[in-house]
Amino acid sequence: MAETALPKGYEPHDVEARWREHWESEHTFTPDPKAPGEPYSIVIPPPNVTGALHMGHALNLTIIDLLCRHARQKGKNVLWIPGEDHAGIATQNVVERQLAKEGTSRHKLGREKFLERVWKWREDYGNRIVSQIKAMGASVDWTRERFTMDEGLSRAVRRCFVDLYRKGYIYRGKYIINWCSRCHTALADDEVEHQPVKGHLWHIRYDLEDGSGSIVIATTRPETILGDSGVCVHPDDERYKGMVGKNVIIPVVNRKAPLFADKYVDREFGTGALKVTPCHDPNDWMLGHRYKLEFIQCIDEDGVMNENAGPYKGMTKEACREKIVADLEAEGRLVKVEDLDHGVGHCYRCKTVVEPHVSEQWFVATSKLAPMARDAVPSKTQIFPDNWEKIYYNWLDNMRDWCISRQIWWGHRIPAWTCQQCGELIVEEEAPHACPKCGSADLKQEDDVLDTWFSSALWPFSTMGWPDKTPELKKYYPTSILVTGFDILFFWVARMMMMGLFNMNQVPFHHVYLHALVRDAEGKKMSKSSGNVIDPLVMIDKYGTDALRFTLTAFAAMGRDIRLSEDRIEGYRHFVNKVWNASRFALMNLGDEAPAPVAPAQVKSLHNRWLLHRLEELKDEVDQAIESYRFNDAAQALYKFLWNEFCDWYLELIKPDMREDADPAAKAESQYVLWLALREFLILMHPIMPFMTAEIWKALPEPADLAEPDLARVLYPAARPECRQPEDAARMIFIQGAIGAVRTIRAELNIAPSYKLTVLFRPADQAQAALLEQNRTVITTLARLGEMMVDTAGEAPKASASHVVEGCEVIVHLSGAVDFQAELARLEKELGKIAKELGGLTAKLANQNFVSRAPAEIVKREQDRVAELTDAKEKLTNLQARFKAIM
RNA sequence: GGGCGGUUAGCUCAGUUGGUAGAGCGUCGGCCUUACAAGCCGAAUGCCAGGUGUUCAAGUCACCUACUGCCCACCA
Repeated sequence: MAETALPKGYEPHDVEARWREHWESEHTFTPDPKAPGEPYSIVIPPPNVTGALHMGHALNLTIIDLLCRHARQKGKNVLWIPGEDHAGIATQNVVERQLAKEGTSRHKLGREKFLERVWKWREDYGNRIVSQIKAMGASVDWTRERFTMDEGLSRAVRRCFVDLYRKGYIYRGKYIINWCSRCHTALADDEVEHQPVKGHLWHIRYDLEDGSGSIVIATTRPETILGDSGVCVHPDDERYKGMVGKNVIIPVVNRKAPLFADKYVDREFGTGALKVTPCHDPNDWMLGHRYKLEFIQCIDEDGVMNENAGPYKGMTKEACREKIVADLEAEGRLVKVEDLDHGVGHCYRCKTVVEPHVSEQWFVATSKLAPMARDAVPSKTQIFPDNWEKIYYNWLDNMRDWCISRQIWWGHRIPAWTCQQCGELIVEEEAPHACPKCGSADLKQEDDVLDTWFSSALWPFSTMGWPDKTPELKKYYPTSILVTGFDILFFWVARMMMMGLFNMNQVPFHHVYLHALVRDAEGKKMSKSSGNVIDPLVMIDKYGTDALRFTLTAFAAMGRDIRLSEDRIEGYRHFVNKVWNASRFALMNLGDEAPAPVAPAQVKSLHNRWLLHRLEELKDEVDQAIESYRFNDAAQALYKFLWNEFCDWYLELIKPDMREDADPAAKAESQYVLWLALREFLILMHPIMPFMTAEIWKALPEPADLAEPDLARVLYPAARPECRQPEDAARMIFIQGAIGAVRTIRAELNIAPSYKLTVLFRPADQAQAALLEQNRTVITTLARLGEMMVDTAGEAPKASASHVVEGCEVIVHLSGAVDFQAELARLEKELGKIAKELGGLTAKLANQNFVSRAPAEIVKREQDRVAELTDAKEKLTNLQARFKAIM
């Protein structure tokens, strides 16, 4: 397979394109539900058709993809369903804007023509998001791609609606809802964003009907006075005790209305007297019903004052406010104007101020569905990180019924018809031909469509073919895990829970992983308006997908927001490059065929035994990190292994073995371990960096019985417990320490790297002596020694620099050219460090409580450390004295 | 008003059962050592926001304070 060596530089674009095409044409990620293997399934959080890929998607796709690829490696039967959301209001708005540019509008086009335009839009732009998902390397099954408005899903929506309706979970009624006068539709409570607005609090005097006085109310919205039908005070408010039960005269309109008392009123706020406008405030709506007040609507659907506004009719609500305040002032009723910062609801799609508005709408009685969704957590569905549980509960416990009708055209039209003859309401999955009550064929379908989240709520099972009984549902439902941003916990996750339980009688997923929001370097939310967006596609273009994916994974610590900046991606691109170059080096030193295996027990050299040991640890570490959703730990473990161990040490350590004149047995052994380590590293790295690892894999020689050219199909490497040799790891640390000691001396005394040093090692014991002898070549090479002596009784020359490593004295011979003062300073510094640590430890061990209460192994460890430090101190002091003698 | 999080090296952040701290970028010194200068070798830098408590031992657990984000909520 290794017919071509890897090119010198990694070219992400070509490599990525090739693998993407390969995986798609080979249907690598299309699973068979009838195949064995424990099911592992995930549905994509469907991006809006109108949208473009942003960093949030990139993070989401990276995490899901790494989970899926990892699950495949563990032999699971993995299904990841892709798709897009029709995003009702958002999409309709975009298309309407386009129409406006063309000088037309949806009303001019009519419903049918308008919908054609939206579908055309979906055709043009739905592909864009799809190609962007592909660019991320997402291992989704494109043969099962779904769209929330496709025929199958529309059928699921109708079925669910009818079921809910027949069981009494859906009702229609006149209620006060949130109304966006720009989008011209109702909004659900959570589609309203509250933003602080600098407003005013107007204090206005209302006269009592009997002429006995007046009461001053405070309001932020004087224009709604026209719809007032009462004034309310707190029952215990002494100021108004005598007035309760009388009538007031509403100014401007001169209407009589009751003054009543209810505990709802906050005595501290304003004047403690509240004007009640049942049609234009949700709380007043509630009071209006409780006290059977008049319901007077004075603002229409466009935000314009209507006939109930008398002289103000035809004004916008803003204009009306100004006029009415002026009029009240002229009448002397305006007592005071205060500045007031308060939260005002805005449409989450177009940012228009949302108006409470009374109209006929459809609702889901979520209050009846919420308890089961609540009870399923955490027993059936577990949320990660679990602090979101509380927030989930809190939301479900306080949820009001869900307004699901929208007065727009793009969406699932509500499957309800009204008989124009007898008024009968018919709710059916398919269009009825005649009224079941009177037989008339004159039926009119509901104009409204359903809230986008209604279809999204069915996504985990509608994508699998529900309401049909499909093999997919049987195998893959409930899904294994839902991965999404916490910002849609309520919008989406909670509703899927309710709908999954209602329709399937089972939770939609076993786990929910809520990942962070990606913010900019300053911690601000990325948005087009702030101009701080880092476009993942631009990053992919500049640094490659693998670099972006690795960066996102490395920053995906649970429960924290990610602050992303470009130089971090650039930084990790260096790592991608490092992997590439290390692989090139390995391939250069491997033949065209896979090296012959060497049994673990037969592996002789320390560096090979050490690396095999570390490889075992790494396999465990990465596996456990991914399974417990600690993605950053997985990335970090791989990073450190590859760079700080494999590259910085191992590749250097085997260089002597790879020389022409090296011992053939040693060379064969190192080639095998090198091959094995790279091979398994690539597998472990693949879920995070799919493209590059696949490319290197293809070039890696494989024995015939293992040959699998596509890394995406390779299983996770099995453990080799016999390779776990902690003693070898300890030995390696000693060798590294010995080499490091020489390097430090060289650097700090400013000795040229090319100068071959003469070094005497005075080992602490026989074992160390043997270890040093066995690794003579390695030490000589890496420390760049001319002569290396190992002698317990060796005589240190006076002109020498020294260091102690685990009791072994490292004595570097110095020639006359070096800076003796520098060595003296170095020794002083070293002894200072030792003294400081020793001081702390001695005090600790002198503490009886510590010695008696701490676990024996901890005490032992500290005692050993003291012994080692004392020894090092003594040796260094002696060497220092010797050294001083020549100065 | 309620809830959740953050405060660790110059900057941005890691740190799962409590045992005196790590990475990336940046800084300083030295290297073109035949995989990689997007690199190599070495170095510096932290009373882990402040306080109290639990403990032999606290960045890690509990409580309090300060600052700082975010979410929810019907104060007009």
